[in-house]
Amino acid sequence: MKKKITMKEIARELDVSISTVSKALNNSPEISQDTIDKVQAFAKLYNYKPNNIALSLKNKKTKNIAVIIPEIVHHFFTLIISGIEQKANELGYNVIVCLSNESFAKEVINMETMASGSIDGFLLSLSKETMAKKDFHHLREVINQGMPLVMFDRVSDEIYCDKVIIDDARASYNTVKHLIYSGCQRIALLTTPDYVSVGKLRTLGYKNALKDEGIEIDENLIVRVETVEELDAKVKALFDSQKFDAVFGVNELYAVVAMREAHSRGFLIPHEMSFVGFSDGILSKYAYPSLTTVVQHGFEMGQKAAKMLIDRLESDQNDDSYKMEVIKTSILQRESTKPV
Amino acid sequence: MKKKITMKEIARELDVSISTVSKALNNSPEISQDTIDKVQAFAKLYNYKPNNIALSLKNKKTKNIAVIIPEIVHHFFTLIISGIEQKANELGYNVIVCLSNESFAKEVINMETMASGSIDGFLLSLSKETMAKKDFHHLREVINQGMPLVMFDRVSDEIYCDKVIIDDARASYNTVKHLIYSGCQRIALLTTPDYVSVGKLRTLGYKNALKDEGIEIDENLIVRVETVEELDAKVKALFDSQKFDAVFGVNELYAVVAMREAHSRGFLIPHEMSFVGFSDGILSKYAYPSLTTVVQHGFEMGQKAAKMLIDRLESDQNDDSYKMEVIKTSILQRESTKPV
DNA sequence: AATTGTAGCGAAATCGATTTAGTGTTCACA
DNA sequence: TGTGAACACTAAATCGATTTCGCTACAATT
Repeated sequence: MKKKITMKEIARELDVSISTVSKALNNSPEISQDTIDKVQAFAKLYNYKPNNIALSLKNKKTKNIAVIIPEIVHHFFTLIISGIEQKANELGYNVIVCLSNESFAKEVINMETMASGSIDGFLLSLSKETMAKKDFHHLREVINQGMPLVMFDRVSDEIYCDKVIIDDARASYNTVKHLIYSGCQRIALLTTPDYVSVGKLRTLGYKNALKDEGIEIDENLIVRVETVEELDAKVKALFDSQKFDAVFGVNELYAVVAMREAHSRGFLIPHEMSFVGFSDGILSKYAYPSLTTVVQHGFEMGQKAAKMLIDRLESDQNDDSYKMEVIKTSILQRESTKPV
Repeated sequence: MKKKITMKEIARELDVSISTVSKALNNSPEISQDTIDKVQAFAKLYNYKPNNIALSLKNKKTKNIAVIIPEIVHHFFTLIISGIEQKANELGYNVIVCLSNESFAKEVINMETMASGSIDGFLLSLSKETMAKKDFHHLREVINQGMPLVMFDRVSDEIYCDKVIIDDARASYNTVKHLIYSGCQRIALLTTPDYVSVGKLRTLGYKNALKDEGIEIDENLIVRVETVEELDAKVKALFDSQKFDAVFGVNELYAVVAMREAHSRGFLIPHEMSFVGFSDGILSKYAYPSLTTVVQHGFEMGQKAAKMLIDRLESDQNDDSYKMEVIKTSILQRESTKPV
């Protein structure tokens, strides 16, 4: 077994001091070219690699960043992680992924374990439970310790830190207008409870668009779905009790499930009923008919968030102002809506 | 800003030695109860947390494991990561996720950076490029350094290490038999090129099932898809040139795309044509009609792999024998196939 | 010949913990 | 009174690197 070699061993073998080895490997001008060559050749031969842990201890930098997300089995989040990973790697950082599973407790534990030296900064998207509780002491704590935090997608105004978000209200507003211009009049909304910030904002955008177009808001057309389990039932109830010519889902699953229901009830899509979802994923792409969606550009969001964090890590001055980046969305027109 | 406090500072404040602080915090019997109480109270007050990096350096253990996967925007892999993360956390480990993006070079770089101290062991699923090249020197290197490696899903016989796999050949065999028993005779196969181990094995299972049932293998019914881009075209070509009553896709995407094509060509599903996919994901679940699939139990696979790695990390004896775990698959009957 | 400069290298401190091997005091017992 | 054990604590080594400061030759300068 070819064990890892340390500077100490190189020093012993070549009969020089450890300091000399260190300087030689770093091409210090203090060291003669002869010695430098000798040391570097030996290091190469024995495949010497500096020990990251020792470096981290000395430099007080780990070159690791943590991402805490509610769950990973979710297309949008995997896109974000891909973006984070790509940008972080490009800038010389590794990514530690932590899952909160939408649990407040796990979010807190994750932050605490990570904060004790393992990483240089946090990327965080709040768990549902944390948003419902509005307890952010763990975020304040790491910020007070001087550890940078960048929040993305599911954020809170109560915390002062860099943020990257989708302009959900505007995206939703635009989408609903799009539906209206394509000829829809009674648009049902499938959304989440209001404590989920994105659900709230998308609902807001929906209402504003209707208002601006002079269409009355009918609360019966707004369905708030808490969990996936109750989705089917609530969708069926909507179809049973209301008449409408379009469904806007705040995520692709809601829209697709509604579309299936319409399908099995014999509605013609998109002529009798149109469908739009949020966050373009494989479901939308391969649904039948394929689903028109709001593209959130998760990859870019991940890249931006990672860049913001690393910028802050590498700028020495303590900038007190916090940035907020808004990622633009776009509408991807497919088969489930009529052309405008 | 409430800075992090170290043992040194506790020692200075309480006018004892660093050793005393360390022992007091660890409830050493060498230290008087008075001192223990005093130190622990002070530590709690100032929210002392041991520095992980220092501990790692001393203990030569990081309590981090790296997962290297080809890509993360993929339901099966996210399930595996969830499983890994759950089990690793349960056992006190953190998970560093690295993406190879199906690239050999990035796989190598990831392993090299991780191997220099950041982690205690590897979990790896090979990139397509690595499988095609059959160059595994980077794996041998970390193994020779004494760092445990567990491979999962996409593995290689050439490397001696613990492995967790799906019994792809058998799963495929069972699935094809299932189709035959449900009344299908001409079963098309949508698969990957043979250098992808899972594609090869699933193809093998398909052929064996046909043989065992006395059905002749028609190579025209076997379509090898290299990239997603060419998927649509190859599926269309299949429908144009061949007649068949079932399609078996080695992943859910292939099956769903084929099903869409059948749909738009007016075939009745499942009566005129049946469909089965591999790896149960959201696509299968929410396809229309919903897709019968082989469930691979990715979460369990992740858990098993993580457990195997950590077991090896925590057993001191150098066991030379390697384990291979096979995860059972099951068939989830939905609307795209006829009942057997 | 004495001083200064410099090239080349090494000793030791440092990062933040643990751990081994002492050190000094008190008390019991012969 | 002296020995030994028990107790409570400290000094120092250690993990693997970097970095500051200092030292020793030897050459150049005055």
